[in-house]
Amino acid sequence: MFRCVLAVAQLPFTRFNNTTHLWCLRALKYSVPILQRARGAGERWEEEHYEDGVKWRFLEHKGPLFAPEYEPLTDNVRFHYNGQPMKLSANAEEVATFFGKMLDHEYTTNAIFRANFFTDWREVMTSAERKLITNLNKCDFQEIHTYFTEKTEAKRVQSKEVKQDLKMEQEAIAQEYGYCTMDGHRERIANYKIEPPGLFRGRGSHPKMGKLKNRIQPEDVIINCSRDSKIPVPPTGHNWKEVRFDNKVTWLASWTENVQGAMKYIMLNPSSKLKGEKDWQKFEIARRLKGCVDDIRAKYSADLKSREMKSRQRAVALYFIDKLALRAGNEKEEGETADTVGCCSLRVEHIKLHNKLNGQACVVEFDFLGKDSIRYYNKVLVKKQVFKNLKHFMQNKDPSDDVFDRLNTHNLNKHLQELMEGLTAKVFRTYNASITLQHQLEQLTDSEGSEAEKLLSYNRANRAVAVLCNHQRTAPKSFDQSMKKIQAKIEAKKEQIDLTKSELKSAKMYHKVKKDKKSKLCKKYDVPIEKVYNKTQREKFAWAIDMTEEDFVF
DNA sequence: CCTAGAACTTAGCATAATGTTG
DNA sequence: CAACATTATGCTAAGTTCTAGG
Repeated sequence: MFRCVLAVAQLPFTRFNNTTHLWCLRALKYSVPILQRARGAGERWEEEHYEDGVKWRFLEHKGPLFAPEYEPLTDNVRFHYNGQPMKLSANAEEVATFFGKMLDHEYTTNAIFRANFFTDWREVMTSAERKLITNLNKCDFQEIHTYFTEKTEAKRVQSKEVKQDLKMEQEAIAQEYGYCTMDGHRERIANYKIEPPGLFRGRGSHPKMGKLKNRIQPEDVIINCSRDSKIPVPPTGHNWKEVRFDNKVTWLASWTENVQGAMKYIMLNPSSKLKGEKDWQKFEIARRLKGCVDDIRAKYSADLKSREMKSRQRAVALYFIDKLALRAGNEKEEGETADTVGCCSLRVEHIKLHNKLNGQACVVEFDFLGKDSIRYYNKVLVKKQVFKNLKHFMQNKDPSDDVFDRLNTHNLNKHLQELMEGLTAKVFRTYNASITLQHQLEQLTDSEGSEAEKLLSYNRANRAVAVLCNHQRTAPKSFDQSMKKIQAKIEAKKEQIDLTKSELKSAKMYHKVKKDKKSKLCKKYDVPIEKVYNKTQREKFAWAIDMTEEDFVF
């Protein structure tokens, strides 16, 4: 801990401010008890935990913060239908503003988005409005759009003092609603604000995009807290849907969202003891996998030749999950969500088999949309037996048929549980990401190198993990332009190669890769922690930072 | 068993905050 | 200091896994 504080203080170009102090205090508060427990003679920290699924003994909070009420537009901001200005009823107007605000977003040109929006919008209209407004193409939201754009701009240019005051107000609200008391600790709540109404922004080609997300009322919300705590008071004139006292769950409040019918929860911040310990446990499971992964690999390699179809399918799936860090791939209800897949749900159309490709034998070409409709494209050299099996699984099937027709995530995970306690498909992602990072760091880092060089190594290692996990984000529209600028910079700075190297890398990193954050190895390589993690990440990994000795290996 | 729904983690996009430059 | 670039944080969608109940 103290070594860590010193590292922060020594740094050039870093402000050692209140935030940093707060972070250190929090780290002390949470990580030291964990540390002591973890190091107790033969004592496992889980044993300190409450019995049998109990998550807490005492929980008190204020209840969630509701979205501000809708403020009707003034008469000078007009909606036009078919060229004619028209005053909408309050409900219809509110929903119109949701669309109007988004006018410069691509969503509003999407046919599905438009159709869903229009259907839901018409439902909140008065019958007179519904009768008149029958074609979205005749709707003109431009004044609404301009109004909100100007409002944002006005906010942007207001004086420092006004901004400061507003910030203070927000902070006061956060102090009141943003924290709870759990077992004697004041803990930050991750999402104390109830999601405001709006238009559903599904990713990829989501069949429900544009649908109206309803305004949540206290009557929709279930509160969870201690029986002996100060029970949250609903807003005046309202009641909670229910108040329950369930200490076997971690959430403080929940409601059912209307677009997908899914539950939404209010839970604690990652910096909390509850979440932090769970996260810790996740890495412990991954480390246990490290100890037996060779056996597990041997087992599924043997299963590749099993007479039983189910075992062979499972073996191939595990091979992919392990080698390529694919997600498990639950089955999804058709038409309810974007069509995305993971390992178990791969279809014949997602895989191409190449007996020979560029001089290599047994190449599998993957092309599918994974989580968040992010494309996974990869050509992989596989074991002969894997290739043979795949060929067999895919024989006489239609493109839309499942490759692994005898397999699902449930029976896969059940099998994994038998191989190692706590093992599930996602543990392989954690394990492979961690081990990749460590190996890359070992390979890339020269302990004699400068700080900049070490940072570069770290970023490269991180990049390798991002590639493994297929973490990416869509390139901003200005990508080409900024890339050109970067190129120009490189030319200009060719003289000072050392400096430029790291700059280029970080510039490229920004565009290509979203950082993965699971390293605990900064201390080991003597890299200042805040060059690598931002405040949020440091808070979340306070425990990990603290635990990391110089000789720490994953 | 099996399955639907509940609970909890992971992840990309939006936006706010901060830094840089002309 | 405005305009642009980059980073940090907020938000919530989209996954995985667990669990309860038939």
